[in-house]
Amino acid sequence: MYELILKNVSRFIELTPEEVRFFTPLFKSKTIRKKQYLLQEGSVCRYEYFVNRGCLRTFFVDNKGLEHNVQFSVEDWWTGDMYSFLTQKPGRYNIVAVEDSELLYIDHPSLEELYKKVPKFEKFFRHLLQNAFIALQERVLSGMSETAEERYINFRKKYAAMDKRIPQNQVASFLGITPESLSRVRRQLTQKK
Amino acid sequence: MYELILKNVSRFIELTPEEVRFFTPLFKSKTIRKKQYLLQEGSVCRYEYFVNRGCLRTFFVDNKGLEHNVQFSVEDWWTGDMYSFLTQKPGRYNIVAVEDSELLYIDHPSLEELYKKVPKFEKFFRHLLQNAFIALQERVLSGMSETAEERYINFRKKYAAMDKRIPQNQVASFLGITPESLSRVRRQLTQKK
DNA sequence: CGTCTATTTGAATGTACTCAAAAGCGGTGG
DNA sequence: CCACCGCTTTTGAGTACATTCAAATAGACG
Repeated sequence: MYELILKNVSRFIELTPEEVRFFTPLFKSKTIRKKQYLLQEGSVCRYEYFVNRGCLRTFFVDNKGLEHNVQFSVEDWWTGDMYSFLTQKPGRYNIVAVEDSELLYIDHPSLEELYKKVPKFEKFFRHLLQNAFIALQERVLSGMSETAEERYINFRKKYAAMDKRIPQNQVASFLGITPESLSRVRRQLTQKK
Repeated sequence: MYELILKNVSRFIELTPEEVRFFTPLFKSKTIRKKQYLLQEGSVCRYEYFVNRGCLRTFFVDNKGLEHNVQFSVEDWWTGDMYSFLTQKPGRYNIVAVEDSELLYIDHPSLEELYKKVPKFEKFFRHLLQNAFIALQERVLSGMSETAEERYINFRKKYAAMDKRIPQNQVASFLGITPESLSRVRRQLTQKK
């Protein structure tokens, strides 16, 4: 159950067997089924989640009632509402399972405890925050400087694994275009080759 | 010279006179003239900057060579390339003075020193990071769900002070539209009233 | 005053959107 | 196992919004 998360952590910090023994019990496990909510907008994100299996999407609802995906998370990714989790204030994001999924999660107080006992985890979670920050920056930049077609090509490069698992209309929402437009973009691309 | 920054800090954490005496000497002062660069893309952002006077813009250059503004910073704001500063790796942003400006700045080692002596500054700078994060989130959301006109109206609400100080073509670049489009949007708006 | 840059305006173009309808696909129950 | 239902994807036609290119006007600065 903890192999994947330990491998994930060990990419940035090294843990002694003793530290591992302290680390793992702080995480609980949870499975959720396709279409179930992990987080609802307006509620506080009490946990930071690690995806052990499955796939989820994070989205917000604009003032016209339309959903916009901001992230997909598959195995070996972390998810949650970073802002809401850090501040423990209500957030604007929803997280829903795209497939049946299995998660490990840790609450805020446990994470603080972890920092105290094994300070190098501060480095690790700061790293996660930085990654989230960079991902956001890249979204802003690509949204401002690329056409729908370019964004789709980059999406497939970067999230090749996900492209096949996620319904096209969800990918469209992530790219900031309508499902119809994505369908046309795809046709263009196959005709070009 | 330090009144403004101390007032800024005191909005989130309280400092004793002794802590103030430790804090202020860690910052150096610098003035730069309109159109001068504070930071160039590709270089490491070695400082976190506080704007004492003036106005600056942060932008990146896309692969077609076009500039896109991502932030304006006036008096009482912090600026810099958050990602590059935290990681001490080369960043993608440029920062240029829009007006003659006066800055206070602190380097990375000094900030670490500050954290050690006065740990509550960790809270303060985490707060800055969160603000930067939220600002980015809002940009993504507004870029995905609002028309150019809505974005401009929101810009004026939120940055009322800056609207008059910043050339229109720079505002257009911030909103993600061409200067011509912004000009037309403005005409629409005045005609409506 | 002249030069350089910013802003406005016009006309033509393009990209993505909306609305509507058909085709494809997957899951469920009879 | 197949027929049906619901949801996703595709396709078409018309539209809206913003862009490009070009030119005129207005402002700023030395």
